[in-house]
Amino acid sequence: MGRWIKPLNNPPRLSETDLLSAQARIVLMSLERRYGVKDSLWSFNNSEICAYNAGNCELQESQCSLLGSSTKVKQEPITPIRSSECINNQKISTDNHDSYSTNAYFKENKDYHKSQKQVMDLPVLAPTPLVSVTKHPTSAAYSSEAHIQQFLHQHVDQYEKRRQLAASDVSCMKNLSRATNEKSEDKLKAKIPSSSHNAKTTRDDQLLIDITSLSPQEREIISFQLETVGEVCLMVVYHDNSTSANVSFYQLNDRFGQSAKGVLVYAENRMMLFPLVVSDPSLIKWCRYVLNALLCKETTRKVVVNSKLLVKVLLQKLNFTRQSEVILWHLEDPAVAGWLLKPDDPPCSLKNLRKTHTTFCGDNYNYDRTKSDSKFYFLAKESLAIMEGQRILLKSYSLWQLFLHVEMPLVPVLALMELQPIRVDMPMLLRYSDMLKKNLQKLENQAHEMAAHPFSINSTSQIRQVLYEKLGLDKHLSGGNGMILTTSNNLKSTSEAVLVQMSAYHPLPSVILQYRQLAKMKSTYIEGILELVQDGVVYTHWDQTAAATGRLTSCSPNLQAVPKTSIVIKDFDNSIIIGQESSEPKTVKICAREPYICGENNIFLAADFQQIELRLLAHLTDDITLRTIFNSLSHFDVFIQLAAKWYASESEITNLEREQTKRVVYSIMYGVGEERLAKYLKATPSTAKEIINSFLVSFPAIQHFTQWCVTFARQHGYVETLMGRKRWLPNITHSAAQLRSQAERQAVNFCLQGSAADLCKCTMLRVEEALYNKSHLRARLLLQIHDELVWEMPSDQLQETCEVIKTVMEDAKLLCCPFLPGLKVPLSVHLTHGTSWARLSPQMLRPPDVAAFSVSRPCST
DNA sequence: TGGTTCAAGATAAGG
DNA sequence: TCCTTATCTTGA
Repeated sequence: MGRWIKPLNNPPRLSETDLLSAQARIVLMSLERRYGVKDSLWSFNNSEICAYNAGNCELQESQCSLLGSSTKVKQEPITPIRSSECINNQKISTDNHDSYSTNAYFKENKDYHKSQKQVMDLPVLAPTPLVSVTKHPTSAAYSSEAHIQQFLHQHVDQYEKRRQLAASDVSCMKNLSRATNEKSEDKLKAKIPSSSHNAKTTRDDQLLIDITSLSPQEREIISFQLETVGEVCLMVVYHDNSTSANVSFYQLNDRFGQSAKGVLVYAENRMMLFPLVVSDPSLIKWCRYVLNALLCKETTRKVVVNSKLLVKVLLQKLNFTRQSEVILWHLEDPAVAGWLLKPDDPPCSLKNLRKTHTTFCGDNYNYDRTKSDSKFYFLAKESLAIMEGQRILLKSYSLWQLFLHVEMPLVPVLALMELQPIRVDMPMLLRYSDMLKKNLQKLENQAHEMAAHPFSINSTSQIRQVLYEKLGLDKHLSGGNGMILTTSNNLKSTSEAVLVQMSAYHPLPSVILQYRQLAKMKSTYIEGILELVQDGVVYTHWDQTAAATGRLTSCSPNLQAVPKTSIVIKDFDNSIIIGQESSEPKTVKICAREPYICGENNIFLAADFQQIELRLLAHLTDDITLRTIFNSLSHFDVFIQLAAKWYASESEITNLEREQTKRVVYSIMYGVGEERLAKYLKATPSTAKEIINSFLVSFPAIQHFTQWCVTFARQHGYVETLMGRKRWLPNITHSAAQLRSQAERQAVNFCLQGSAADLCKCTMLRVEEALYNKSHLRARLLLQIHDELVWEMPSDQLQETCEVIKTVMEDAKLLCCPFLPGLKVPLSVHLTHGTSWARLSPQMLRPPDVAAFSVSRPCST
């Protein structure tokens, strides 16, 4: 597999027939993909094409005609390969645990035994095979052949699409080949080193082939060669000869802005530099075609460190007209793999990965660091070696499917999201900033008056002095609940909870609270955004590998944390707003989401999963009461239903009872203490305890579930989600009760939050696929806020897009594929739309059946 | 003395 | 001694 084809070592004279063979090859390769046949070898001999090991693939008349009339096809079936044996050319392991290969790997890795810290260098291998615990619903051992077949079937459309794409580009290649220059062959011979050369000769100056220096025909040979290669490594090369592969993973966002020189493709001891900035449009077109073909090709492993960056650079520099094509790119990123293997302490650079995930070492590092091409060479070699080691680990921990079918396909989706401009209303931001500034000044002056002297209101230590030493407000607190202390220094806390309590005795705490609220709003959500706005738009960044639970995070700016609710400023002095005539004080509202607006003729659409973690709890615990609530067709508020069950009352549930139920449910789900719950509910700890107990009696499966999570974690050292994501919790058996119980809560939390994260990531993939398949729809995914997705689209496509999105998002079977057959409870999605992020109103779908909508439906949540 | 870096505390989000 | 994040400010 992956050998360079024969003509390379001794390049023959290229004839028209050879080039036709190249076109034929594209068609045959696509057939290979179509039928899921792997390891096919094709040989070219003048006008004859031989296909070995082509299995049961049959050439249709129409496909033969594409090969050219002078081409004969000889088919020699050897062993048919069942398509179920491979997805993306990876055999799916039905064993959950390959102990031999893992242990063999660990024996070679000296770092393995220093793993007793809170954050281990390498996960501890489960003492027993996972199979023994697959009875529990969180197990991701679902991979029956029938199911994989179904998965393949659903993706046949995509293969078909790609086939057509390849065929349409044959004509483009044909035109290029006309420009053949016979003299170029000798030049090529000199430029392209032979694959039989050993490592020593590959370090010479010819190691790197610059695509711009090649003739069109020579380029054809390159593209020809890339078709057969089994494994490549790609990286972005910048003008200063640094690469995207060896920067610290934290610097990635900075790197993107720098000028990229080209994309380096390493394959079988050779490297090619594809230019990104050239004046020749046909060369750019050619690069786009060849790289796209390579990245779509499922039989080639594409190892890319920091893959999102590469996808972004390619998208921008090569002008992909059909941008969403990139959702078909399937890469392998050692940085993402490293995070899946060590979610609590992910590797922060390639150097870091090198230590734990590879045996590639020794004299390989003795290269000439002053020569950039030998640096590229070893970076690529190293990336491939690291990925190889990680592949073994991922498979032995049953993380491979998650990596292959969720995390890596998500990379292009995130790259697209990062390139989407989000429009902001600059004048509104400036107006808000001004309003907040004036009001903050007013509050600060008030605080100074109350303290009888000026102090820095932002400083916690100075607030501590004023409140406790000067005003002595802590004496009111020492009675019942005792003083809350800060976590590390045991200082008296000035947190919100404490200030709220003290506000009953003195006006200063509430002024401080109000100041903090406005200050946070101003610095983070107004001025913080203003700094990042360019040309009226803002771009956010998505980090796939930041959260141990598998959630996505957003930064610079963090749009996941923009407050939903607006803050109210009472007695606001209107005269300070520029252009306002009235000087009457009044109440104003500031909503941080208000300045995010959509483009002209566009509209935002938000799709929100309803109570996703609660539904997952129902699925995972298999609790009959919870399942009945979610499965019933009634659209009544779920918390009211829960409260009704809990209080065992037929009468109407009050709002207070509903709120209590909601709090109790989430608190108990995540293992809250009695005292904390008592504070939430403003009740005594003993009452809180009663509430917890009575809830657990009503829903015994929940307690069973939390206990199960803890037991599982103790037995195996880790817990896992719906789709097999794992988190190692070494403290679960710690002798210190505090650390142990923290790990226990983390175990429960991870099972639910992590499963929800899995499901939301799959949702993004399936929705983007569905939208891609309806090519006339122009919805662009802008945001993911854990359980909510936000798109921007032309207003006239709202209805149709809503239907597509809702259908996909409520199809649990599709979302869970190929990990599990579906969920035991239905998923419910709430759609809203509007022209500002702050004001989104419910979207009513066209009623499929009028009768179904004639029943009045109370609103949920 | 002025600038940088880092940890801690507080507060926003999501469930 | 609910969990998971990002960001900002202070103060050493």
